[in-house]
Amino acid sequence: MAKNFTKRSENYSQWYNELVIKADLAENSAVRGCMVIKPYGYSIWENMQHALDKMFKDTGHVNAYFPLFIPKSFFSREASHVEGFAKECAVITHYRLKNDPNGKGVIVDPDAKLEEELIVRPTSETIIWDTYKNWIQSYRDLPLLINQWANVVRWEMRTRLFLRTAEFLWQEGHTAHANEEEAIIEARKMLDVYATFAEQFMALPVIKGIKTANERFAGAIETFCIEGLMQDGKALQAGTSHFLGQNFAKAFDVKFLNKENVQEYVWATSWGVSTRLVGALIMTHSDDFGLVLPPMLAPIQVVVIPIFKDSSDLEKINEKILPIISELKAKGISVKYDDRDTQKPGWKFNEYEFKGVPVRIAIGPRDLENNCLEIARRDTLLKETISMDKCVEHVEFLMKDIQSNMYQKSLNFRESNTIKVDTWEDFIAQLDGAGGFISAHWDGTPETEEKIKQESKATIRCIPLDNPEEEGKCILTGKPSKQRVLFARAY
RNA sequence: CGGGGUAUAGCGCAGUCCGGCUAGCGUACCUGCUUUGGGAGCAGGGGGUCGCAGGUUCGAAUCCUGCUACCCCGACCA
Repeated sequence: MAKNFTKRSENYSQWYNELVIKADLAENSAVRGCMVIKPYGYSIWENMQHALDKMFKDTGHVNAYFPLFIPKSFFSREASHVEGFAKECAVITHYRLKNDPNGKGVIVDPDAKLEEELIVRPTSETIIWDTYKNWIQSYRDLPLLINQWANVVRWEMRTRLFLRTAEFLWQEGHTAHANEEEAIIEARKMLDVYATFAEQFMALPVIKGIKTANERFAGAIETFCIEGLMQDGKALQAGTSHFLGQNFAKAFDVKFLNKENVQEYVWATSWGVSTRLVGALIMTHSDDFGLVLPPMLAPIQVVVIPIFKDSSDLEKINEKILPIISELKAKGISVKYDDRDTQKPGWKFNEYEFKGVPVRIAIGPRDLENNCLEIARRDTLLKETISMDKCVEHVEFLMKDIQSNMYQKSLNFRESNTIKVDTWEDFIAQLDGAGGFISAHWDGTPETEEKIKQESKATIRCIPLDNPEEEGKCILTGKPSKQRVLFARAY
């Protein structure tokens, strides 16, 4: 089995980091807080993109692209928005370098100062709404349903591969609607898209909910989110969808003439998921032997490893295995045939194991004699020998079975790590112990929420949708509460 | 921005306290032979201005001064 991994139980962060690097997904770059996404890691992101993009299009959205740079003044138009992002913006002040007159290298040319600084977008609401102003005149122009695939920059103090990098890749949807109800439906619809994606593709069960005022997106009226639970008992916000009301429309003066010939401000939403999902995928399923990827997103779904001593052995294997590989590919399964003679079989087994390839097929002289193959599945690490003519059928079965097994396993984990707590002592004990989602009463005030955060480092992850009403007492203040909310320590 | 640490081969590290011959180890890399069903063995080989700048000294990876970068713990966050 693979060696040199830190065990999850010993140091979760270190385990995660080693995993990302050893599985060849990404590495820290020379630029502070940024990462280089390597081809294998990028393939996972591409698979996510394809699936999401299709879902966006199926719900009537189209893609567009807006500038990376945003004039500083745009930010001052929506007060709470600037407050939310001001502390983490990269600012462009100059547009030219020149040779250092006193010696080596280059310096910023002081004569090339920009009249107005540009902000490298931390999110695109401002520039998009400034643009939408010109696109929207009539109710006939609505709804406007646009998505953008882009990179954004947030100058975070502390960064982690995939989970929090200074630059990250994401998609951001920005929609404009003629009325409030339609916008809220849109925000909810996209939340459902995200939840479906997480569950069906990532095999990651998520809780759909509403953020409290403290945790709400800067400039939003309501923030919906999906929250996942990682194996160390910490929560991860996997996606958000915001109902923006008319805040941005008013700030950027985006009005339309309705059917009654009356000017109205449009109603808006925005929603996004990022490369953080790759981090979520890794943390949700991986084990001490490496990555475990769900078949729906794995760049390589099946790896085939021939076991041979010389080229005549390989030829005999090829004769049997190449038709099977063609058949698998014809079924739309992504297969890698690793017939390199530069690495030994054991080396390859380990390699693909920590890269998380869902299914591994090994075939050698022994199998040729018996007309069979060895098939190993990554999720359970079980191996079985099956006859060659059953191979394709069995692989097809495994693709579905591994996917659903991974989902079920994560769901069981979340359910056994979600508990109701009614006292402050139990609350703290649970957080310091196994962690997980804690369902508890809260008096509903931002002050109490803040105090709980200060004293326990736990935040309200969300108020789950369809949350049942229940009389109770706030775990901190003892004041009356009408419902439980979901607490956790989070990434 | 506060507190702590690190900087020596692609990666991971020892050596620094107490200055001294040609700067070492693991791994990775290259060559050859033997190997190949869970990270092979042996032999040989290449790769370093010891973070940068100055100082002390016959002599500095090691001591002194200044700088820079990165990491960890907090505050901030998807």
